[in-house]
Amino acid sequence: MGRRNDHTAEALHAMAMAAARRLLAKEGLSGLTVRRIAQEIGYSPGTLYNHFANLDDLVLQVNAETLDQLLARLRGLEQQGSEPLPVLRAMARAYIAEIRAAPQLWSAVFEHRMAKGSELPDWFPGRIARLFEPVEAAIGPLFGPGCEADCRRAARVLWSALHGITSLVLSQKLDLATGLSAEDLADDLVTNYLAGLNRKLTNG
Amino acid sequence: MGRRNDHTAEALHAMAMAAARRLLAKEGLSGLTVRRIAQEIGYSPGTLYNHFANLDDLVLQVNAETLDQLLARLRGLEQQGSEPLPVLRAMARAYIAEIRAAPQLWSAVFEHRMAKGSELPDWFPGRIARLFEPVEAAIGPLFGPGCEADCRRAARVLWSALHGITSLVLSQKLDLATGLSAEDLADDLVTNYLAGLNRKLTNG
DNA sequence: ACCTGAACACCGTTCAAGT
DNA sequence: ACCTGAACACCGTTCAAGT
Repeated sequence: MGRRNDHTAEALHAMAMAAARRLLAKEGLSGLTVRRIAQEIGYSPGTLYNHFANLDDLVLQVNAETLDQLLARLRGLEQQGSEPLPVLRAMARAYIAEIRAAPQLWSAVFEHRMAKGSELPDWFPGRIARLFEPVEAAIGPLFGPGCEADCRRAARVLWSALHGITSLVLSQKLDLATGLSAEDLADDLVTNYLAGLNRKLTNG
Repeated sequence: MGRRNDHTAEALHAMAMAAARRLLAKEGLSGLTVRRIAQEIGYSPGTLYNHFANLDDLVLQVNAETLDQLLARLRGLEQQGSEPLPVLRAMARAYIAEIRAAPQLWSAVFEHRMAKGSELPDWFPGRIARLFEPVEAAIGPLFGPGCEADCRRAARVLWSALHGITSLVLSQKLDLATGLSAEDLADDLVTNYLAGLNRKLTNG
């Protein structure tokens, strides 16, 4: 048939991303296929390969947007106060709130793996790493000068730990005995981990 | 064609599980297919449906074995001492060691999701929940009588948090800046979380 | 330069037909 | 009672052919 020129490359890219996000939200990662995205935007499957490297590429771009939305929210909280504990608690709450607002999109972030032969592209780990920046900034006041390495580690421990809680709650693999919510567990984690850091810093 | 009777039902079940574990270890979850398992054990694909509900069922049974192996190791550590901190540190190390020994099997535990329409079967969450028991036993001494709910929560927070660290390290989504290992992060988590619990219990 | 649609090499699952 | 192999309804990806 040949080119149609109904849409610019940018418009087609955006349409595909929007359709993918819509399918993902409704059907989950296993319901997101090249053929269905193509159908939704009124193009043939092959066309998507003119605009994305492959399905993994498309999913990663959608996931990056999901991560970026949380990042924006965390950056907003970063400036709010200088007390680490309430700021970090708020960041944990924001993370959980984002997940509750779009559980299927976040499941996709957690569940997606590259197809058999391929590696995660270079640009993606950086998008995740950005999330540590606000956390590091918020936890910073607990550490004195010259303790940057400790601060970096603490931010990574705390955020990874929080990720563990949210991902188990999300996948319902955590038996939430009598009235425990993700928020309760996250509060407990942040509170006690920070208390532990404080104690160590005070004693040492 | 008809029945062959080359193997008993039990033998065939075991052969399929072994083949699945072997394929999983070598190729990962995306390389594990009904057709390949069938080929490996010298039966037709349809035969596997006489012995397993479907591929999800088979994967879950393999995953349960992976979980059970860690459980056995944790139970061994449980009896070793009564000081919570060293026991819990050892448990965290054991978890990481199991993952390092069989990263593809553990990836399968973390990555597997049920096919579109189906729910996780009843028996599976219980297999995960068992892992909390040794953790709860180890952390117990920190809590006084009447604080069982706090102890339960702490065990779940700590283990979920540890899971977050190991799963991010495993999927290489954690940028391990200059020489941070999963062991380092886990030690930091356990140490500071327990210190925080202690402080709260001491102060309150 | 871009799009189509058929083709290729796969999937999980089902089931009539055989023994 | 159990196994086979073809069939069904899908996949992601490629690419010659068209405009």
